[in-house]
Amino acid sequence: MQVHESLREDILWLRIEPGSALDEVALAERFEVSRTPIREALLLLSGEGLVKFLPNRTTIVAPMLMDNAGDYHDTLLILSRSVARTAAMSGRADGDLLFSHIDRSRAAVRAGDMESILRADHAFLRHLAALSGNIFLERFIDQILDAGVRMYVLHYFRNAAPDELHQSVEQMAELSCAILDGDPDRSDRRVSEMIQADIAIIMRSLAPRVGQDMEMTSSHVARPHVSNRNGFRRRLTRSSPDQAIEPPFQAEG
Amino acid sequence: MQVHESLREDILWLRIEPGSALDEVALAERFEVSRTPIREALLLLSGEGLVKFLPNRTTIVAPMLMDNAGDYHDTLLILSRSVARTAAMSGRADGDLLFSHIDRSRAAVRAGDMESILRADHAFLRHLAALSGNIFLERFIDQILDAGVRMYVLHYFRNAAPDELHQSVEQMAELSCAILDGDPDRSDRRVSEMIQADIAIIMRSLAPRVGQDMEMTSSHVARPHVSNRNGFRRRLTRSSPDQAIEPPFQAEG
DNA sequence: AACTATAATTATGCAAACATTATGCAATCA
DNA sequence: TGATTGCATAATGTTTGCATAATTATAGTT
Repeated sequence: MQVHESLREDILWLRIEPGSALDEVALAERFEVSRTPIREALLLLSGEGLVKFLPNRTTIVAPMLMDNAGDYHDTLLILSRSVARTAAMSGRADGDLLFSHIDRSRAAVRAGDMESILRADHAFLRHLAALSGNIFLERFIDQILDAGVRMYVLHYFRNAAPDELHQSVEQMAELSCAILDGDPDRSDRRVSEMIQADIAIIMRSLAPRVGQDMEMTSSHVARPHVSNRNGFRRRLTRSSPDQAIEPPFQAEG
Repeated sequence: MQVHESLREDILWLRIEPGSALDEVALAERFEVSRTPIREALLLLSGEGLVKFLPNRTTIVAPMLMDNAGDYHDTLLILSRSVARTAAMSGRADGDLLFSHIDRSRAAVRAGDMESILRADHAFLRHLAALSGNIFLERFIDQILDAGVRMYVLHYFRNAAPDELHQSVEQMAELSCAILDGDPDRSDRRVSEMIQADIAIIMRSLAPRVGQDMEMTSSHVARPHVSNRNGFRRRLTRSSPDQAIEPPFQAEG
């Protein structure tokens, strides 16, 4: 479905702010269809955890929960290791295909195109999942990668040095060799290194660099009351018990 | 949503035959609502992989693919081990809660109520996932358990001896002890044993006991042509390249 | 001036009607 | 007699409209 894919991309790549309301009539006008196909897309997205229906009120883009960064990496690591091991044992790996992925990744790094880098990385992992032939691993890898896109857009690319990006590609290449050799243990180690290098970058971004030891009273963290339509959205995200992050849309735009 | 949950239960517990068509107007009459809420439920179910939309034709209950039994167990094992380890390390385990699950399971086994046994098993694993505190593991455990319900209904309960069911409960208890002790390695071993015992039962059911060495010509496997509405459904499931199983509905009903 | 209550507006949830597509049957032609 | 084409029927996909619930604005009161 057209609307579904389009909205999904908008949400994943942070073209729509997490926590913001998705007005059905506005979307209907934008996509030039009636409200029904819009609702269908929103239903699908809610199943993927990308939007959240507030009954009889509105639908919001699911807040990005930075509390879950650790969960995300734990789970991505487990799934990736399983996929790498299974792909290595499958004997179905095709060197040309694997290295075409790496070429794409290398080109993206050279061009410095962050979106392409992430897309290439994900395409590579999805390819490994397909090689594994395990439909559940495929499905879960799909889901976890999608869940991480927004975090990576915000925290990876702002903190990854060019060296680290190049190194990541070389790790991909080494992993590919291990898989082509049919060596599950080496594949396991390689993919672990690869993922853990990414984790280190994200964690460096999440760790606060300013304000750790800064003395502070409640007045320092109080915010001016934002009224009207923005006030509505703020309340929705802030009321969450999790640490819902606010991407710096206002600050930048 | 009422319709969604109800349909989901019907599909999972094989009250609706895999591969059968879901007529929207018939469902609308059954649930005494219009087609719109029916379609919403079907959309949600398609996101969960339980139904499949055939564009401009109909919606069918997703065929159960027995080819995936191996994938299922591989993935369940990985996820369960991760969950058990994390739950053990969390230190949040509550003995009373854990053993209330085990009591429920034991009661279900004593009563010989197969549906209750499976529900209790799943509730136990979901509880461990909640203990792990990892929202991704929770989500994936949910999904994989749902995906396996139909297979277990068909293949586990028909082939599990009472002894094996009792033993499964004791394994649950040992796992619970390991988790309460905060021992991730022992929890890992215990949950692996538990899952692998289940696998053995399923595999025993899937392995053919008759017909391995039976001499056969093509006429022995030809089936009478089933015309009209049943013929339609047959084609849908049989055309799948996977081994779509046909639960013995006709044979029993 | 601030707070409360009521009214109006806006958006969602559902239903019914319309349009489009595919299937099945029948009729005609080879 | 068999196959192909056209029509009818049935089910899906979409639109439109209405009813309900929630939020906001306004007016009145303290």
